[in-house]
Amino acid sequence: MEPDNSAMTTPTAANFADLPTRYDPLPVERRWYAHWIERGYFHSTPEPRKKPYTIVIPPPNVTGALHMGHALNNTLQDILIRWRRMQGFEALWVPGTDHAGIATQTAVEKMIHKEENKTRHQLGREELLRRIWAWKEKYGERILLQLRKLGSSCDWERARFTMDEGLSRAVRLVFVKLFRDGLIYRGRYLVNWCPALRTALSDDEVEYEETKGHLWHFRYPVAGQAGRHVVIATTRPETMLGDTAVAVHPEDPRYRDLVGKKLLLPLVDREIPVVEDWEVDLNFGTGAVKVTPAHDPADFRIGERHKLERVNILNPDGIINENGGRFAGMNRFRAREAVVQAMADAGLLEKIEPHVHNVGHCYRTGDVIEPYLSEQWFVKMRPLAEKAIAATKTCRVRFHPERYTDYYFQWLENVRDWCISRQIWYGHRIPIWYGPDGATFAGVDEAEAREQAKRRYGKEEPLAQDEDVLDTWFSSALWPFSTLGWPEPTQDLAYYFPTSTLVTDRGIIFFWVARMVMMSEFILGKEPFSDVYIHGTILDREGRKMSKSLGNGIDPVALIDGGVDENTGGTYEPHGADAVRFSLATLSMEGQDLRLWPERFDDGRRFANKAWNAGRFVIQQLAAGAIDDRPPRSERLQFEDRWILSRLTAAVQEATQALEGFQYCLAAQRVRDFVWSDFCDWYVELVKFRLSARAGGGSPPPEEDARLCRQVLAAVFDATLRLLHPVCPFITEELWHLLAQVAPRRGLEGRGWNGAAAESAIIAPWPMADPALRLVEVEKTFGRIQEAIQAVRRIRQERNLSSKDTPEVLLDCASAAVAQSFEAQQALIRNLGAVASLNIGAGIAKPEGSVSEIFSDFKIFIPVPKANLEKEKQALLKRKAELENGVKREEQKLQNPSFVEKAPPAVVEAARKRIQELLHQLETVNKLIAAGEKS
RNA sequence: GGGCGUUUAGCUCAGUUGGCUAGAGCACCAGCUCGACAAGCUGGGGGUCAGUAGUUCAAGUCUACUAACGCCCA
Repeated sequence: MEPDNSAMTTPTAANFADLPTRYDPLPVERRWYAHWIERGYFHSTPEPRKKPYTIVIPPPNVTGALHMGHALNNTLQDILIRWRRMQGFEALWVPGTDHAGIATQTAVEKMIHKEENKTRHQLGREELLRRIWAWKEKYGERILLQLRKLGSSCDWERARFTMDEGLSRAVRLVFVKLFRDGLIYRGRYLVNWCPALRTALSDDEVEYEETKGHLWHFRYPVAGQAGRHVVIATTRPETMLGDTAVAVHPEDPRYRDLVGKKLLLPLVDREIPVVEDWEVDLNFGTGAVKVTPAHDPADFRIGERHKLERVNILNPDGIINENGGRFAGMNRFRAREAVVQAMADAGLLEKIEPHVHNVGHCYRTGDVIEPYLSEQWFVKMRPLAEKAIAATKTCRVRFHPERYTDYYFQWLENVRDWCISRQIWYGHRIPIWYGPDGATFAGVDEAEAREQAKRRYGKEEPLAQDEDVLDTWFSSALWPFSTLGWPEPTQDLAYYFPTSTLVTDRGIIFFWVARMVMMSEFILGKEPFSDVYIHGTILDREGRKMSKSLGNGIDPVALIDGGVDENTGGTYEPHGADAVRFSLATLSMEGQDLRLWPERFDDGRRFANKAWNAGRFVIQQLAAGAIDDRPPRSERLQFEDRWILSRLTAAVQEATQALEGFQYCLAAQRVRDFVWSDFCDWYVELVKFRLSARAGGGSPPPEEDARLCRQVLAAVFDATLRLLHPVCPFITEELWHLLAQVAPRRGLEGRGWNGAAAESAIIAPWPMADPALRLVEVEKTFGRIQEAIQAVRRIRQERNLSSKDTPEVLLDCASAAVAQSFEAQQALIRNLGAVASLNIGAGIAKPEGSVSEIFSDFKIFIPVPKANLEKEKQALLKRKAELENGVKREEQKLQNPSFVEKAPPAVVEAARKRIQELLHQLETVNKLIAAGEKS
């Protein structure tokens, strides 16, 4: 990202008036990101005097482009890391990418096939790898650049790639350690095979989909008993070519006499035995099952128990091999049809039933997965899973939301061994070498393997390295410590590990999170992170997952920059990263999926503009007049100053608490409410009157109060920017620097006043809540004032008074104390209510021809020239009915003896108070109605 | 088949350990170009809290069952 030097200069005092009324995010974002990088704010080094706070990024695929899921994921991480950095932690966010072996190799292979019409086998291993690396150099960093666009404050100097030398060495070391501890073994088993990729996959890489298929019933003749046959049912007819038995349940009377007899397998003309096995389901199909040990997991087990032959009928590419006889050379789908046809022709097809079953598909290619017999490497999972379970049971790893703990346990408790070898070329080659006699030597490098071989053979013998590479998730599992330098005993590792919080999607809890915990526990004896935050999945308007194939994914970059979204075809206004981040943050309730469409990002854009304009107001006011170089004395603060400081304190407390509780959404919403409602709608509106001559009848405001007011404005806005920074880093940084020009020294007494503000918002301290500033009584009084002002506005509108009419307002208070609180702040009501005269007291009578509203502590009367008496009466009657309802409800409660007896006294007392109050209001309403009728 | 989640205003969602008359944003209606902001301001209307049964003095909130939708596992 190039620094835009022309825009580097922030406006000077001479042109604050020229700040645009519409916030233009793009130049601002470009400028400040470059500035942060230049100043090295994202870079972290171990600092023993500070506590570390570390996040490792879920490494995106190098082949990938930023999608909305990434945008959410990284927005949340950046909120966390910026917040902790401001709190004074030594915050480190490690970025990087994952080599995504299968995805990357497939993408490059496809490209080569398209451009040169060549397969990887024609190119050869080395050439293909050369091409992949070249491709990675050219396009691989795209997603990291996109993360910068989002504002991510990653320590780019520490960016890692799973195929880096250091990380690759870590992979080999872990493999060797697991191997020597007997946790890695090689064997010929049934694995999930993707014929399209011609590689094995792990269980987790298979996605099951309910599919409408058929149950074909075939007749297998009994050998030597002409005319007799056994009917078997199958969902995969082509596999019969590999059948080596038929199994029945030991207690199935239907087939008892056939056990031990032979059947003649049709089409293949092989004699196969009838065996009995407890695993057979009596109720499925006919109760007799064909057994294909080489192509079905259950059959494999039956085959083991009965020492059946395993006949493999498939080539790695899914074509029937020579064992398929006349079907050899057909692909498996054609072979299925051909087998069924042949059986029908032979009169051995009994019937075809519709049948719904689950079919496994490759998570990368979508191809139908075949259980396939092959030689593979496996990790023994049970011992590792136990460590991972223990880490969570002892609360060293906590999930948020908590329910994912069970989800994680469930997988760990039922986990099967992990097939880690892949028959592709791009990835970490398995660090196993074979001797001439087939002996295996595990080594971190070839030299180590050679040494062992020499010991065994007594001399140098040629060794051949295993052709396969490791599952990409094997290297991802090491990410939290391999990125920090393991296996070297680095300072980084000692300082930053275990990391703090992992932020990810539930889709990879098994693939990645569980495996990281297992590997960290196994290698370092420590959990990789203390907290795992699982955010929701991004859905479209209809609730479908956003995906490339559906074309319903909103491109975050297009949304930030504006322009055409290639995924959806939509055209967007430029929103800016802050707006996108803000929208994502406020919309993502803890762990809940979120439905998104372009218009939902308008809220963020509008908010950014609101914040911008609030900033313009503050800055212009501060540019117009000086502020003191010392903090204002707190006893000089006006009522509304105390109020906004109290509200600010509440916002700081609640936002901080929300962040601590992993409730980013509530934190962002809380800040938004403070900025928009408390600060803009009320405080700024009030302050206008103190700062300009148009208030108070045109006489200029006292300069002393205006200075103080500007100072409070500066202090509150300063804290607001800090509060907002983690969610909207760019606009807050821009405003921070503008504010610094007009108020380099700002703040309040007793709140760490030392004059100068931090040089940059990104490193400014997170606001501290000073409980002494939280004034509940002030907020209560202010609440009454708000009620009064809103009532005046309402009446004005309902009675169609012009905005130029300044009514006469009477406030009849329930007590002298309430009257006094209004009296002291009557200017606020006059100003915001646009009131001509204000008469406050306890026991004021309702003037004739006036309208009224009743509140708990006071009543408001406004004489209206042409008061519609009927309308007023209707309003009062409506109010009366409401009050009577309320009274009835409370009375019912209190008349219930068990309520009085069993409910907490405070609740009963509250009900009594409330009924008093309602009755009091009711009395008032009745009087007003009676008075209305007299006049 | 098992597990988890969701169901509250037209839409998207809040609603803490049960306790005042269930909230927000958007949308809608009406009025405002008021010296930060029309990407705005002011005011307003709008809900049988999916259903049924229970526990309780009291249920949107707890329990059981039912229904619909979604996700995961087998």
